Amino acid sequence: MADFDLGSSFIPALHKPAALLPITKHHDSLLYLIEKTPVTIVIGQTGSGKTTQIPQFLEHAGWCAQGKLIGVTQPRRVAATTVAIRVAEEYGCELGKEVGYSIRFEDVTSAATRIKFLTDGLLIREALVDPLLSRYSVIMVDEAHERSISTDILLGLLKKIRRRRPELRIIISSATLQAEEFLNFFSEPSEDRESTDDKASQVGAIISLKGRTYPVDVLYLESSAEDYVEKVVSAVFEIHNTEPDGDILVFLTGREEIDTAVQTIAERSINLRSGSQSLLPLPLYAGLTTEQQMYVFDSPPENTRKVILSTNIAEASVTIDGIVYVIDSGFVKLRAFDPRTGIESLTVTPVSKASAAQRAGRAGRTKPGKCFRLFTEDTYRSLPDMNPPEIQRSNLAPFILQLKALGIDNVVRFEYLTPPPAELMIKATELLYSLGALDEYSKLTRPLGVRMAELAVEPMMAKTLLSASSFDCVNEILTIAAMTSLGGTIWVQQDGGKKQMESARRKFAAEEGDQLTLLNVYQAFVTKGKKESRFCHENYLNFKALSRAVSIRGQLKRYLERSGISIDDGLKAPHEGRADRVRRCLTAGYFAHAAKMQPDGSYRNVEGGTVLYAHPSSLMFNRKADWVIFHEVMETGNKTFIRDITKVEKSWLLEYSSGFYQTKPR
DNA sequence: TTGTGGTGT
Repeated sequence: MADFDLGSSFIPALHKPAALLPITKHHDSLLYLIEKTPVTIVIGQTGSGKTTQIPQFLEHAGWCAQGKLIGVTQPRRVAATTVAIRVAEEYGCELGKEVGYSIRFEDVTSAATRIKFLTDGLLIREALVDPLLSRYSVIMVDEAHERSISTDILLGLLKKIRRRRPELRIIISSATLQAEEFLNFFSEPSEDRESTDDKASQVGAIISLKGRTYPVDVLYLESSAEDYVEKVVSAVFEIHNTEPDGDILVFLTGREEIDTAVQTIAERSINLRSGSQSLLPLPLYAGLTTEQQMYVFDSPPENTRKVILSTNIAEASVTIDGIVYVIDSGFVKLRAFDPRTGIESLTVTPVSKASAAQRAGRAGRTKPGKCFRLFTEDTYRSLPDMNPPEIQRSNLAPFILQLKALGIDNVVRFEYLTPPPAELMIKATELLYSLGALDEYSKLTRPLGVRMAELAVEPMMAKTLLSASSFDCVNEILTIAAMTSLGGTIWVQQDGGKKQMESARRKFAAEEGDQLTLLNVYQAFVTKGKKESRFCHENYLNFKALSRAVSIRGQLKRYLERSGISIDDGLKAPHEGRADRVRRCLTAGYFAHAAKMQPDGSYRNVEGGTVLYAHPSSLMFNRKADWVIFHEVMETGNKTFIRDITKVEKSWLLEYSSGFYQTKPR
């Protein structure tokens, strides 16, 4: 051992020195490529250090001269914050100084910031104010291979911006499979570009960085399994009885499957030989509260093997250490959107090869691992390379509105990495037209369309909000908008207390429907509940979700005030007739989501072709109504459910839909 | 009789 001079001050290293990361030996070639070529595609495996090191390399190399920023986008908020924290530590600054992050509701940056981590959705928003993103000298789009809608839209914008700002440097982090596709996208000369002589080789380059992971053995079934949940359970016990120490991560498709599997494993593990290691099955899905999710990170009691049964959340969003075995059911639930009916669906689908590889990789993070695929090798070969990107299977109305607000009038000719099907574009445009956000030339209207684009809620809710002052219910609609935008996360079930949750929910019920019930919940939370978590616990409410509603409401309110809409704070508007005004106002935004109850208790949409059912989580489940409007429609299994339902009058539908219904052919 | 995962000046 070397003799250190203990007289000088040594600071213990908080992190593994960057010199040990595989990326260090690429330092020079990376900087050279980025200097020479406008677009660099980085294939960086897990543990390569690309996200933390590349921005620091660039900063040291002088890319932040003249106050310019290095922007690094992430598809998820947590990633933006956690990476920023790490890089600030490595850089040796306080978070928010030279290294910071910005996500909705949290801007931890300052005039000193040089490296900024942010969500890709937020960077698109920044383009509304600064269309050429001129504050940035470099933009790195991380996890681009995940192909979220925001990432895809951002890539299209960057291609456009690059034409006006040749000095801008773009770095795309990708998986191997898609690197060429990204490069080709940026290399193609744009149609309206005059010079055709720029060669692909000058536009971009691909560089591959080795990761630091361990090998994973992949094993297949000899013949296909009938019931993969049952097969999961038997595979867990097989591993437990025959394989050495190490935790197990299982991929299933949803809450119901996971709860069943957890219960079955718990029951059967009672029969394990006494004295042998025991099994601890733990669920993991987004519907759990944060506290419930934290159990998967705790180290198990002595002599216990953890089995984590998870949805896709563990594929990319949540990383758990100590996993040595992965069991892959081979399925995932995917969202799709039918442009003909406007109905979203959630369907169990075979995974792609890319997903299967990502899942397997979760076994090799700390030591060599094994991945058990519950399908045959032949089935594997028949899987698609990747699932269709989100932009091809989503309701595009919010994104078309955003593009229009960014000054992209011709959204059909916008350069998409993968163009969405024409029917999706038409459906979205029709909806925006019927809401008055677009005129007959498909131009954004002023001020309505412009204001709708700036509100961070879906178009139908944006229209409702902007109509609220004429119905004298801005306060109420602000709350309803914030609450519905949370999705179905408001209620939580504690320790099997399903009945108690139901009765807690009834306490807030409004007979007019779910939106007014949500209003009651929020008002109770901020007044009686004093915005405290105790109140939530007593009432089976999700504290995190309600706190978020408070933030969203505040943001929406600030926006309305900025655009000159007066908000009375509930003092001026009479309580009398309040529910009526709210229902009328909701009709003005949601007339396209109207349905009529049939004698058998199901609903039909206006055209009459689609059978809809009130979702069991709705107050209107098993209740009588005539006409209703709803926030959301989704098909799961073989039933189509509507959620967040409010009773309305037929005459209102005609009155507030500005011709939407009269002009429809009967 | 029930929601995969994300995101928004």
